[in-house]
Amino acid sequence: MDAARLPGTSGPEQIVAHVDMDCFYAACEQRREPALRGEPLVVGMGYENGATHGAVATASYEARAYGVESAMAISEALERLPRKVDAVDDPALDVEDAGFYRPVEMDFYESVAADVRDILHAEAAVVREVSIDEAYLDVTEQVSWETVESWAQDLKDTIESEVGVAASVGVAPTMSAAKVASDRDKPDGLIVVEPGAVREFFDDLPVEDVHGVGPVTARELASLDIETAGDLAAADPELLAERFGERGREIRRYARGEDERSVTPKGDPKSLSRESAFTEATAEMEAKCRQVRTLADAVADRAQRKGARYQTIGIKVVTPPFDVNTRARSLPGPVEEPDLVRRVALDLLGEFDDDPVRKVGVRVSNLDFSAGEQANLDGFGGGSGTEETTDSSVADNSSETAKEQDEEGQVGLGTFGESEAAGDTMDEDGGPADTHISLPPGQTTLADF
DNA sequence: TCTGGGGTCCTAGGACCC
DNA sequence: TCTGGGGTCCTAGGACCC
Repeated sequence: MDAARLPGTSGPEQIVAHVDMDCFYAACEQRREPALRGEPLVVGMGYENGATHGAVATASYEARAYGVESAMAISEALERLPRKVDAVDDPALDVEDAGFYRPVEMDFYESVAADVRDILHAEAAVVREVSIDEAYLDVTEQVSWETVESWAQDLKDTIESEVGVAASVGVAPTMSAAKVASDRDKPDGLIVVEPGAVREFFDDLPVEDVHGVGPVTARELASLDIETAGDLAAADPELLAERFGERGREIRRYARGEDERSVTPKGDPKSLSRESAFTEATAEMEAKCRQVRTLADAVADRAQRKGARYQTIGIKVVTPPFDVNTRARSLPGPVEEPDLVRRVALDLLGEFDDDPVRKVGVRVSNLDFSAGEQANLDGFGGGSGTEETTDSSVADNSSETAKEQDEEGQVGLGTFGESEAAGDTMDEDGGPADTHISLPPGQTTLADF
């Protein structure tokens, strides 16, 4: 602890490092296929070899030189950068100006990321993972501003030599400044912004570089003649609050280098979801249902492996041109029931019966991890077997009961929504008796809710 | 422009409770 | 009793991030 802090300084002073892997998916591909190093390389999501659908997840710097950008449609990327294999056969194309395309292979990237993570945790006391290729480290206790640069260089070297991928690192007294710093010198960058230099560091940056400013906000800021972070820092906070709500004040604070957040490890997720797009929009209910069933099962499976019970089940339906619709339904209490995820998701999908749909998703939220410990082991042979036996028998009963009721007369699904409106009457009614079946083993009565 | 998939947080309105 | 206010939960949508 350093006692020599100026009074009034915002927040506890930290030394934050932001580690950002360079073109991570592409770097992973290049690691296992060294011939791809130094080549224009595009990794596509929803892309299959030889196909034209999907979007760019990551492009190597060599591919970016051709104008290929993240999130761009593969079809457009192909216009700017043809496939090498196609160029060989096509006299109209120049093999020199062509590149390589690979589909995303998430499991592999996860395994590489896990190796990087191990290094980060070995090198820093506090680590917050933001995504597969990005993390904040709090190194306040282990380095000083004098030594942090060589520490960061060592970290980069270790990742490079042990995992074989490159990282850029930004160091600053706040998370938002560290984040911007890691981005300024990519690839293979290292920038240290010392406490006194944060405001100056932000000054000339375009406003989009400020964390929390996306395209929509940037456009609206531009209409107010706010184009750089410096402009934003100097803007009237009341005006910003009026236009953007609390977020307005927040982005202004970030632009001023003021950021009270401290680096904390990531907690449990708030929601789990899976979605997937159709190759082209379809109105066929059969296709939509099949997709939703698959996604529902995948989500339920993931929730189970993470030991998460869920109280809310929802869907997302994207209709042309790009309208995002969400529907959700909450249950009286958290459950772990794959069958219910399916049925609720399908029921919600019913509203979009005749609509053409380009993409569907299933989500569970309102998660509860309190009963998760045994579930993580995922086995029935463990010492605490009684709990698990109860667990599975309840689940079995419930799906049977649910099926019966479905056949008898559709008591099931709609009643959840109504049961909320009905409030306490639900208990006396006995109507939505099937809600009882979906209660977790720990919960014996609806009165708890 | 016709874009993938995984998330987070905020806001606004409605229903309901006290 | 029709009048005020506060609080919570739920749903839907929007913006943003990687």
